[in-house]
Amino acid sequence: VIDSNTRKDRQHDAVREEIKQVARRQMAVQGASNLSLRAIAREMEVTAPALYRYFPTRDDLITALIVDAFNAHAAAMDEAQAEYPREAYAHRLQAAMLAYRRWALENRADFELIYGSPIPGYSAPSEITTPAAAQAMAVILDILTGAARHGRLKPEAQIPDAIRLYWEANPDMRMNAPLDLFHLGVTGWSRIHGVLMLEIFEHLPPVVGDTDAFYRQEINTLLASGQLHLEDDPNTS
Amino acid sequence: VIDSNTRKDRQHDAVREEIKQVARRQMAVQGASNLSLRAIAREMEVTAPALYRYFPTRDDLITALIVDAFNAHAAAMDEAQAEYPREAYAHRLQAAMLAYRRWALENRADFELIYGSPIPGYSAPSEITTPAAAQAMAVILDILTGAARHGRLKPEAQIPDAIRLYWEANPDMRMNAPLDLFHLGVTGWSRIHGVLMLEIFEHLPPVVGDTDAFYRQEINTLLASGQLHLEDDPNTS
DNA sequence: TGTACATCAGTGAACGCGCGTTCACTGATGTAC
DNA sequence: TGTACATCAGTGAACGCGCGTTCACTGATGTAC
Repeated sequence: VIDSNTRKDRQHDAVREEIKQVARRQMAVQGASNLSLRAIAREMEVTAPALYRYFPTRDDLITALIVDAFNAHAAAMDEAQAEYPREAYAHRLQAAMLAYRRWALENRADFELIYGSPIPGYSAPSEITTPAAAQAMAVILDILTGAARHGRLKPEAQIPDAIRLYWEANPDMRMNAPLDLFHLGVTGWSRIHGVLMLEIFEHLPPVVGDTDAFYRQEINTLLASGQLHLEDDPNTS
Repeated sequence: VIDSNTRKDRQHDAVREEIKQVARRQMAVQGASNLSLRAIAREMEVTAPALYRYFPTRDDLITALIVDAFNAHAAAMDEAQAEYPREAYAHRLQAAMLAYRRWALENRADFELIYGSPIPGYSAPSEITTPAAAQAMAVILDILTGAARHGRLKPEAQIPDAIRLYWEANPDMRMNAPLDLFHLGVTGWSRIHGVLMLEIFEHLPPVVGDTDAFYRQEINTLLASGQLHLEDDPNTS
């Protein structure tokens, strides 16, 4: 009884995954906002109503894709970071930030889905979407707090009062990081994000040519602004 | 003869403007990627084919909207900057960058049109679009070069070789600015752009609360990184 | 001042295509006795 | 081992809607003589 139930369930889940996979491939071609159930069904050689066995609505499929994308993005950052020893804070931070971009370039459609223009007519259920989105920042903040605890990090930015007040009032948003690290983390995030967005939508490449070099330089500046230097890391060989 | 010709032309141009105006209003409601000729015609109480007297194709309308948006964005920056005396370089730079965001927030649809996800199925003719896009950077670079000429600016960033090489090889891209100023300008652009993109697509507000304060702080940091201080400006009262 | 003519904005019907979702249904699979 | 039954993936037709673009046309305006 149990066996066949789980067998059926596994089959069901596998088709769900296949649908998402096809959807991702199609988004890559036609853009995220053109995601179409009928087109997915066509590619799977199945009629459109069949998909309703797996997703009650187009919006539910989109939500699933968004959550997957946030998870995969954060996972890519975490894995890249984990390749260095725990004490190599500068390298870990650099690796996480490089992975932020690498994943985006390798999964453009998914990245646009979560960080580009919202899909018209779709509105994400924020109670599902917000926690998924928070993971990337969590990876960064984890490294920053570790570095600070070991005296490796000296952030020196001024922090506006309004930011401080919001931080004090929203304990769930700060992810156990003290204000200065939190602010440094968000600053870093917005900076690499800016470069990446300009790159992905083709505004930056004609201006600087080598966007990879530009991105890496921005990471270096960021590390330096926290007095966190790659050379200070323990031997990473 | 001439009189009536120009009268007709003026009428024609006025309708063209009205079409674009309605298009902008609709983009604001439904998102830029849902721009529809039929919907515009409906709102203008006219049949859809009538619009073909004014734009040969939907894509031409989009291109016109994009060019208008780039022009208006740069104009907003330029006007804001022009409210300060020529020697108040720090204030001028700050004003231009604040206008970058203000215009975006006040004209979200237009901003998304030029800096958000591309409209599926549409591809911009870059020979028209690129010069229009370059104006914003030109405003920034003009202020930077003025400040540098008066010894007010000391950029100290390291510049990757790849960026230098591209700059040397593409004189049309650098807009008469020396490499260090050019690099500083692009860096500033990408930073404020990052904050703005995260804000506009609702990723930043839940994290920092007051995005305006965050944005201003990032501008301050930027000015400081060029040793350009508001207090050094001549009396601006 | 009055008539013939050109211009061109706008119409209405049509083409051929897309979409999400519903509904009653078939037919295979696997379960329970 | 064999039969009755439940489950549920997938079908096919339909609903009601959207879209960009074309085409032959009407009808008003203003020009030229």
